[in-house]
Amino acid sequence: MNTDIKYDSRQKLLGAALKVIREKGYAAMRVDDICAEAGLTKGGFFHHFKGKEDFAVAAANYWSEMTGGFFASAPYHLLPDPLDRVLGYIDFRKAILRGSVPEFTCLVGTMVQEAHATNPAIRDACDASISGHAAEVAKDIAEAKKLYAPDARWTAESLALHTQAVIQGAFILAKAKQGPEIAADSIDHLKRYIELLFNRDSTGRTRDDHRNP
Amino acid sequence: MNTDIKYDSRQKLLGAALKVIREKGYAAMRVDDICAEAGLTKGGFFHHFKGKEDFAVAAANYWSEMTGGFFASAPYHLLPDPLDRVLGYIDFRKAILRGSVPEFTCLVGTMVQEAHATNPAIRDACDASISGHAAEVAKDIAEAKKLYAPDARWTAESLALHTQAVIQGAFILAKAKQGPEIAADSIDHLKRYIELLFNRDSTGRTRDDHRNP
DNA sequence: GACGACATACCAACCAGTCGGTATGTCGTC
DNA sequence: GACGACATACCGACTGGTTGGTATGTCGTC
Repeated sequence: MNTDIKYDSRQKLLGAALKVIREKGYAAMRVDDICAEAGLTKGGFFHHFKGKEDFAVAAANYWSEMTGGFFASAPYHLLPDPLDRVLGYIDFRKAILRGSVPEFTCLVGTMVQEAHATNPAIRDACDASISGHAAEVAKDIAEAKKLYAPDARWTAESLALHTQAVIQGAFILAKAKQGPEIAADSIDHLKRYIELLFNRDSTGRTRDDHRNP
Repeated sequence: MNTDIKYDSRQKLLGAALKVIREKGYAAMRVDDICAEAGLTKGGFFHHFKGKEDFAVAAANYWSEMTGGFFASAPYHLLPDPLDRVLGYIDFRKAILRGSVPEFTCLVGTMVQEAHATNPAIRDACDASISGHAAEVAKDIAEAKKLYAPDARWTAESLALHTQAVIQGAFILAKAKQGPEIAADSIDHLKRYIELLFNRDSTGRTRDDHRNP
């Protein structure tokens, strides 16, 4: 694999996207902003990308790769019990609510809000990113469901997507209120929900009381 | 009170905002789009609003008024039990997921995503709208909490804001997937969470099993 | 020279906002 | 009621700065 990159301009441009799009969204993002952030000029930008939209699609894919790697190396994966892994994922989500609001919020969740009706390529790239991540979370949920709530009426996929809805919504509230506290509260509610769903109390013990949420 | 409006241009412009902003967001919304939708020209627009930003702030306030009235007249308010009213609100939320995606999603949730870092006036207007609505929901939650979960560790305000996070996040997923089904699923999860929180099973009976989620 | 990776200069379309103008409404005076 | 002065509502042409994109130039490598 050719990873010996002599020129890293493309990476710089995509890295710039992570910052600029989360600050301003897609429409307000200017190619000049990206170039300034990357320390390049438009010539370099248009050498690598056909246009602004093409760049945004590539940025969504880049975001997906970066965050995919980040989550794949998170320590909760080492837990043997699948439910512990799910709850570990939620705790991890809460733990990474750090820095300024643009730093902890989601590039694809931001972009899909504005581009959903007017730019199908961007929307689809964002959907792929969100759905791909949810599918990863769904794996542990499915295992936990099999062990602890085999007869529950909800599906692992549905719950996984719900976690993403909560997290994306929490980011909106964090943006409105300019800080992570409100988002952390919502993630606490999500964790409590999952504990209740699996009949696990705060001591970590999973109780059996015959309820089927 | 002088409600005999001879000219309704301002209303038309604000009504146009409800459509255009939900389709394209703030930055991509052009003054010309609004004028076209309202059947007026820029002269008329700039007569009523100082500029694009001023208009967006007014649109957020208008959205807040309109939806405030809409929710105030919803039938779940007639239920005597506060917990029934909370669950009725959730059911109502699910029931109004109709029409095209821009038609059932939120103007202020959309706008705050892009404007949060770059436009404080718009952000604050959006925050006021979201928070004001959550405060209305929190009233019934507080009553229900007092009756059914007085010792719970979460606050009514926190749960109310969580409902908004879920709903906003559900809209993001609906935009990504271009339909209401995914949002309805997430709202089902929210309802289940609230039922679990208040120890209410699906038959409508609130059980007492000494748990304090 | 060919090519890739950029930089710089330039372009044309775009778009928020301006401004002179017309149309309509209001009010006081006769 | 007629009239003039003034205010309000709106129109449409226009402006000028901006922005995505194109054309051309430069440089290093082979």
